[in-house]
Amino acid sequence: MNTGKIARVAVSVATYHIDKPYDYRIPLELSEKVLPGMRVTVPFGRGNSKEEGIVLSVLEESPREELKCITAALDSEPLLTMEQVKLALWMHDRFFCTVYEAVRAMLPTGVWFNADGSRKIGDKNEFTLSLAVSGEEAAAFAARSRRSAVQRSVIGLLTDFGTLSERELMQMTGASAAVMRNLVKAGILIREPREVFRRPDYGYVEPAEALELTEEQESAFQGLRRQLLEDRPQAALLFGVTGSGKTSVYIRLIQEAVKAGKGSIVLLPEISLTPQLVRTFMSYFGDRVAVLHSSLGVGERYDEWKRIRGGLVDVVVGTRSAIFAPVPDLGLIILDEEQESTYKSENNPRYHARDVAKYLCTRARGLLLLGSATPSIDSMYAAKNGSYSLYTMKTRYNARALPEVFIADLREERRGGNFASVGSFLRRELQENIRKGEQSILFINRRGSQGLVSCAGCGNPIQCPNCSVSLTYHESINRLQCHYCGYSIPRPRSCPDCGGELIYSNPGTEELEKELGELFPGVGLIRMDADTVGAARSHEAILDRFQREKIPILIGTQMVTKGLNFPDVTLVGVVNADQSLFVNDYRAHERTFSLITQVVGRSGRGDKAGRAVIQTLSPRNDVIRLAASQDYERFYEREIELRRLGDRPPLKDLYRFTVSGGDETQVLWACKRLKDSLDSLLRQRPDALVLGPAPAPLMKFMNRYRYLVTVACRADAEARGMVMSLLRDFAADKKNRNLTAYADFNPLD
DNA sequence: AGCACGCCGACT
DNA sequence: GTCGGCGTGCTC
Repeated sequence: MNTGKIARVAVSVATYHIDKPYDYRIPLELSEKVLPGMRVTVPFGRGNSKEEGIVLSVLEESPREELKCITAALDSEPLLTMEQVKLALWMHDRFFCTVYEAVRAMLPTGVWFNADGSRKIGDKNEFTLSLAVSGEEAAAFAARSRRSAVQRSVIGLLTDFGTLSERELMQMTGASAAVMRNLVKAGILIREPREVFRRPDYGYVEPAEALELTEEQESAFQGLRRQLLEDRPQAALLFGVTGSGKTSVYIRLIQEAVKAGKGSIVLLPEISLTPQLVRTFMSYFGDRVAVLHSSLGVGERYDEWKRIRGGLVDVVVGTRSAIFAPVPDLGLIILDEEQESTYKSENNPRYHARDVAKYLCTRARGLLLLGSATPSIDSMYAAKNGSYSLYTMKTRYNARALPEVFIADLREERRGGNFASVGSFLRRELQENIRKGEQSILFINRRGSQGLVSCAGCGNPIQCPNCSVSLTYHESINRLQCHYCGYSIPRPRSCPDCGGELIYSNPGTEELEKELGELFPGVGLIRMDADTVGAARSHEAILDRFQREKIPILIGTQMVTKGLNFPDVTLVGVVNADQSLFVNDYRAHERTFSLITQVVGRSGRGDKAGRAVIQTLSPRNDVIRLAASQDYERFYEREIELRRLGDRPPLKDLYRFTVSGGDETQVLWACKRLKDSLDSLLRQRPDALVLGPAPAPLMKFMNRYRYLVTVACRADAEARGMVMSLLRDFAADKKNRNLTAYADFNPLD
């Protein structure tokens, strides 16, 4: 037998169906240096191309005779602990991703940079472009004769957006890499690896006084504290209405974890929207807080990661991927607003942070706490059947009453030919607030087809040539843009097909702003959406202005629903409550209920009583009515019954296959074969139900057709094994050439 | 997915 | 004879 140790390696280039541990011999000179959790380079495939991999374990011998040798160790010490390696393997089983995809999600991108922070080893192609000169100079350059149209549109877009990734820019303008190269050479553009963000500066934060809890908070805290100190705590759900002070309970609990020598992770749905919340944590834990989110620079992220690993922090506050923070002695994980869909990743690995948190807490014997004002149906179900413990807080802070909610029926006005976004009821209420000098917030639901441009002649909406969606009109850049692939065209004067007149329906925030400007001339308006908060932290500047200058009306999308706390806001309007209700998706009701509850909760947070107006075309709809009366219990009872009837989570779990390819009939045939295999494999399982093929929510995307086949059944090892082997078979089947398939566990849409 | 190996058609 | 077409199968 050969001497020398063997490393079991997960290779980065292995695609899902060939992803398995590969054994390599550790050469003598590396024998001390190669340890589990380290990245190495190995020869792979016929061509022995040098590829990156991660060492899963080190063995004395391998069942295989002929082994290749590890070429180099990329790290001087392991990047992943044994626990994290186990987690990566678990994710491979659970979420149908490759082991290396899981590893990539767990490590900060900084580990793929050299010490000077410049050159990347791993991924390619992430470059950003921005203007190297002022907007005027760039415009002057573009205006010079003999400048091509693509160059002009590249410069125009960068003037509007500041910074864009090269890939995006090429898609939007059709410019080639050569065009970019020339502009960089001419000194007009700067091309940089990855995106550069300024370090988020939370400023000096005053240390906070000791917390005083209300009676209700105290009783929830005491119960949770008891659980925290148990050996194997059950997960807990904290159901607290908006304004009941869940954060105070979190902070007391983290303090208890610190006392017990344990670290904590707090996940928030969208950290850049809640800097106040981050500051609150800092005021209690000072520099023992680490913050992890997407707008952190690579270097900062890496530094925070190292601080966490080194045991220099007690609590990590972050978004979804912060669940992978390498906290040494984990005792507590909190998911705030646990119903939010941002906790589910839409790319590989398609994990839900809640599932990962549950796994981690079970392994580390820590406490998992889910907090929400409108718990997901899944979590409330678990609480009701006893798998989670439940704590309820019903009183708003300072015992403020919930705002009075009115449902405004828009049907009459629509029948009368009035298509204004703001109906007469809401208009009167706004008028009233302006008169009294109080502030109002208008929420516009973006889900659905806002900004739709269609032709009055042929009646067709203008569509993206690559995706099955209509283009949306963006006034600020005067272009029609595809919401999905970024394709855009200058605003056409008339219908490209028949030359007919174009009509702009389903207004977005821009149109609403215009309408209000005409309705209330001279009244201050401020708009907050993805377009106006482009730069990091500018949303904070907008909200600051709203409060300081007491601007009468704030118009916004989803962003205005999160955690805002303005005492002078006494009116909230939901402009189009129905928009998200009729999306064909079993979670649409849940999302709409949660959204309306959150928006309504923004009103009347000061001394003055608040009110809310929900505009709808379906005033008798249960979801709208229950949301208006803020009756979560009845909403839950109604919804769980629907889930039961429809075989949906939480009563059944879903495994969903997405098959995509350029040839629609080929995709459909592949789905048919997949469905047939599932049917025959599942004959022995009465709990299973195979659905589809159905078009994906976005049926055509980047010229690829996408169809879904879904299995509803109980989640168990047998079901997972079946999904895994079907994915392997799919990739191996020659009939599926040019097609791809992946599986998603409990998708949210 | 990527890459080498192999077994047929047009070519110097 | 052989250069290269892509169809086929493997990756420690």
